[in-house]
Amino acid sequence: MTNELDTQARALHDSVTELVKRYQFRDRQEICCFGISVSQCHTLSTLSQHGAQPMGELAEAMRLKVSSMTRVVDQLVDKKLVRRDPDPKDRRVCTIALTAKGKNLFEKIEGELLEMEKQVLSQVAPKDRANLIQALGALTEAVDKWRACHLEEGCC
Amino acid sequence: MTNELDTQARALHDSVTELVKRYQFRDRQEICCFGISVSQCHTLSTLSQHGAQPMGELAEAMRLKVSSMTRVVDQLVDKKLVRRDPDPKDRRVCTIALTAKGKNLFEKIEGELLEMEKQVLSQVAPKDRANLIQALGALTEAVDKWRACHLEEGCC
DNA sequence: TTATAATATTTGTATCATACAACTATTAGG
DNA sequence: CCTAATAGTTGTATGATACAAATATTATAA
Repeated sequence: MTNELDTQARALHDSVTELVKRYQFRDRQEICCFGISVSQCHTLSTLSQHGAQPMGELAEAMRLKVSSMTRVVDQLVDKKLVRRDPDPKDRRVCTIALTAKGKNLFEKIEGELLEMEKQVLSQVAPKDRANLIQALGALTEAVDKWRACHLEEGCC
Repeated sequence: MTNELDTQARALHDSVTELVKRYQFRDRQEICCFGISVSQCHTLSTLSQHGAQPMGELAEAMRLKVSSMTRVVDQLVDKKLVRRDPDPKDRRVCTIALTAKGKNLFEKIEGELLEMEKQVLSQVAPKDRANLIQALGALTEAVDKWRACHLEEGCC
């Protein structure tokens, strides 16, 4: 016997899976046109939102291991889109900051992505739009709450 | 002057970005516990949903190039989770099908993921759940409609 | 105060993800 | 029958991500 929660969980699972697949695909296709990779672009985005940050915090915001984060930052430094600023208080730390070039590029890409979101949103009935956005926020929040409950568990 | 659509597009962009990040992270963490990769698992999922398919169709459903799809199928064949069946009508074609082992494993993983979705959904107020699921479906549909309009354009 | 533990980051190494271009095998069309 | 189209695989390259080990620095404690 499957109850309503089971049915809804299945529907949620299917919907999210399809949605994630589409957005990953879009990002691969569109972001690459600007000469950087998806992960590189997400990093620029995180820095743009949260400001300059030490490696560890940046990794956490990106949900990556620090070692993985280092590699992405290396690529961005090569392209002069971010820089490592030494921390005068603690010489182990390096603060990662957007360069002007990085800021510019990111704004251009984000403009493009926002334009697409506008077009996607145009495909939704106007009366449903606010509701849609609200729902996405609620789901993200729910995921975070769930994660908080399961922090120390791990499945492996 | 930013109008309402601009504002909503921005909100949508931010919400989806965060949501996708969380689900990608979850998949990396959880699916790997079963000894297969995310892409491998998505392939099992697609085969489970749509049944056995030739390489080309499978690639399309997965939104991958055929060459990439071949690689993933190779990995799954090595693990005896899928098999390549020759097509008697056209010897160029190979139909990709789940093995019993693949079906079993996928059901186990899916059960685990569904359990998580249940727990996530429990974090949402019951009255909002149906609405949430409906909204996700609408967004996916909107993305598909948008993609259909832009098929031949390309940005590169 | 100095030996030890903790912290922040980088590097070595490995696997997976994905794509493009070139290639093989087979079928279809003129 | 020869040429063109199609389905799939392989060679090669780049990117994404992780774990474990190494490095450099700071904090702690006997």
